[in-house]
Amino acid sequence: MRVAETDASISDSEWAVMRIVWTMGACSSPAIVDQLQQQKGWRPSTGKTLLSRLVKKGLLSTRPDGRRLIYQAKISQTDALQQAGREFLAAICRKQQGKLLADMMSKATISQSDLDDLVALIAHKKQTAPQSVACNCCSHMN
Amino acid sequence: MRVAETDASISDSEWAVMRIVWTMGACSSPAIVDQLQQQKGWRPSTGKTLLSRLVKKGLLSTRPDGRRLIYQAKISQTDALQQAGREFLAAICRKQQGKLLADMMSKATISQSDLDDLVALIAHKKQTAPQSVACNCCSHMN
DNA sequence: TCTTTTTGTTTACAAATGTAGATGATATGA
DNA sequence: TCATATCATCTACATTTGTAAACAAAAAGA
Repeated sequence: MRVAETDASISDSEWAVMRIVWTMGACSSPAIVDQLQQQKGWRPSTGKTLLSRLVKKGLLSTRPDGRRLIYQAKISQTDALQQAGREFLAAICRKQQGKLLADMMSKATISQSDLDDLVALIAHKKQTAPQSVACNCCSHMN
Repeated sequence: MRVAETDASISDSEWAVMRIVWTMGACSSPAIVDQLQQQKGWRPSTGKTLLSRLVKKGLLSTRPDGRRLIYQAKISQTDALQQAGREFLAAICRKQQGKLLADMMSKATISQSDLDDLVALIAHKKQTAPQSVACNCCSHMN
């Protein structure tokens, strides 16, 4: 995914690092490296490399704490997720979006309250939803 | 995204090609190259390279038609999309999935009938949905 | 103080990706 | 039949990504 403000893209491995920082909040590199070791089996060097790249890309900021560095996310998880979600949708056929979202929803674990929100959202969308959605994959084809 | 049967991953550029093939069905390379030229501004060579890579990855098959090649998708769009959607969800915090799907739905254009399906799906999910969903980003953290 | 241990910074390096030119074979129109 | 346009295949090449070792500075324990 590509991040607006910074215009840097987040690779899959980097995303794993961001998740940890988002969850743990400001935290030291050893803590992050540890998590990566456990979750992904990555050597410490690997974690450090990813952290550096994310700093260079402007997605993480650092602040020294004695000899070590404290990392912090410069973009909120919500913003990043929404951008990623929109990019994902933008890359696929518009006609397929509805069914795809249905499949994703069926696979996702969603809380009661989030489901309630979804119901309200859908009810609202229904008011202006089109009868059918056309494929937008090819130019001048129909 | 990574495709099960073939175990090859589809890059962003390649995905653009697949979309065209899925939409146009079996079609000649010039036709595809043309679309890519229009949609993406890619030189013919670029389109051809992508086509070759997709064939090598086992995502497209070819059949000769005179001097040219007819390309055809070896994986259905639906399967590919569902896999991509699941991978996408797998890469993000479980706790955020509900809200993210809501954001995506709010941005997507969805037909009346797909919305109806969504309503039914949600109603069904509500019966077993948890009160809350925990973050699954870090090991032994709570 | 001297040796380990930590931790940040450099360098490494293969594979994947984005993007495309060069070449060679083959139709095709003149 | 000869020049020309078409394709398919090969080669190219910079960047990004995944994964990590090497090195250096500094702190901590002996």
